[in-house]
Amino acid sequence: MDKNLKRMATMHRMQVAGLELFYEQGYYNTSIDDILKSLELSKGAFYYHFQSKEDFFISIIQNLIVQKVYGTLIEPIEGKENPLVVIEKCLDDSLQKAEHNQMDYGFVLNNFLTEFNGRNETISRYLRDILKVWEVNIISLLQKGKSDGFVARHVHSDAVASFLISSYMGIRTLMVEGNARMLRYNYMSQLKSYLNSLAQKELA
Amino acid sequence: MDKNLKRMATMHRMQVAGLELFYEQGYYNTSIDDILKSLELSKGAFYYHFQSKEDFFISIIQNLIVQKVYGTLIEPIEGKENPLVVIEKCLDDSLQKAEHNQMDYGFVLNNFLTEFNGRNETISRYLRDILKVWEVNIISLLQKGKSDGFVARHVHSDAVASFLISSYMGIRTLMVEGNARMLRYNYMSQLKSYLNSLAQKELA
DNA sequence: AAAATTACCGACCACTTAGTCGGTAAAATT
DNA sequence: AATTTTACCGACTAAGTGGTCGGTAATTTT
Repeated sequence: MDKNLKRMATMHRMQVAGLELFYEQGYYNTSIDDILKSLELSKGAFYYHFQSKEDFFISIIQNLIVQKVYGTLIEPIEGKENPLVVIEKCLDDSLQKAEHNQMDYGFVLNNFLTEFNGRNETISRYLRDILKVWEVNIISLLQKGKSDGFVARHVHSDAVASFLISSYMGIRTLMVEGNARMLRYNYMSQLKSYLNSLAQKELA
Repeated sequence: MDKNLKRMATMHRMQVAGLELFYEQGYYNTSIDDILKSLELSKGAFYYHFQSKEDFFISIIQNLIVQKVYGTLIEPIEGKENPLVVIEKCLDDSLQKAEHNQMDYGFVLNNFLTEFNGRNETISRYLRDILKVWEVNIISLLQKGKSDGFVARHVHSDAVASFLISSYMGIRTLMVEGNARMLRYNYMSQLKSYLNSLAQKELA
């Protein structure tokens, strides 16, 4: 436990620097030397802690990306409140964070999913699994929303989840090419009206 | 004109093979030698026709990608009919084509936009321009749809266009990871209900 | 027929890549 | 104090990478 502290610290430093550069420049376009240079560490240190570049990236997924997605998109929507309201707020918060982040290269998961698709099945699977957890979470939230009288009974939760995830991934891609503020505003206006159409209408 | 025929033919062969490999493996992950190998041509031939790898890719954008996007997403929605109906059919057709294409690596424009974002501003600009044309086209179509009584007056065309493009790019990314049929079905069901909410309701 | 141009070949160059490996100083264990 | 383990160094390798360049056969132009 204790003796692993230095090991863990160094590995973590590498992972953080690695994610930053991979996110910024892409995985295939970033060399291990690039990462090492930014840390003033050597090849030896890298291959002492990780078996390969792929192994390294997988550890980044498991240690950093999973947490990031959980913290931003999954945990914030858990709860007993009106799922439509909670989802709307969660997505808006996330877009707002992206908007004010000058180093925004898009939705991490979306970027890597695109980069590895058809090129590295192992990594793709890890990424897809995270997306799947998000999806399942939204679906069960919507289902509970029906029981609680927030969501209309006729709503097809699976389809709504796919639609929400799609639109979010897409708008995050669009936002990186400037005009993020306007895009977020526009997106949220449409999302709001879409979500509203899913609501259980109160009987007068 | 005539003497350029062979030149044009060879260049076109290279561009077609290049797009296929770049689309499949990514730009940075595909070497010029990869492309040449598949054509049984040499380095000499390549650099006789193109100045650099970047110049080559730009020519691919201008000669192939532009046409592809135009043919699939822009031309099919031009006309005088109900824009909401036309857009729905166009996107469905496009998804259907993707669904039945076993070599589908996602929406070309989206993939390259993601790959080049923050890494090559020149190429990014070319890609963004194509997206912009698509967007402008949707917007003007919706505006005309208002005059023609198909689209409700209160609809914010800009926002709708962004929302449509976002959701389409997103669903295309999701579709490459299997289950394309179900995803298309789900997506279209939600898109339909969203588009329906934009329609000018007939007065009874 | 001679000269020039076109379209291509492939060896070569400087550089980068992921990954290997023998070494080593410091710390932990015995 | 002796031994072993930990965490790291950095030179090295083999396989690419984008790009250059001298050459050449076939075609066109003169």
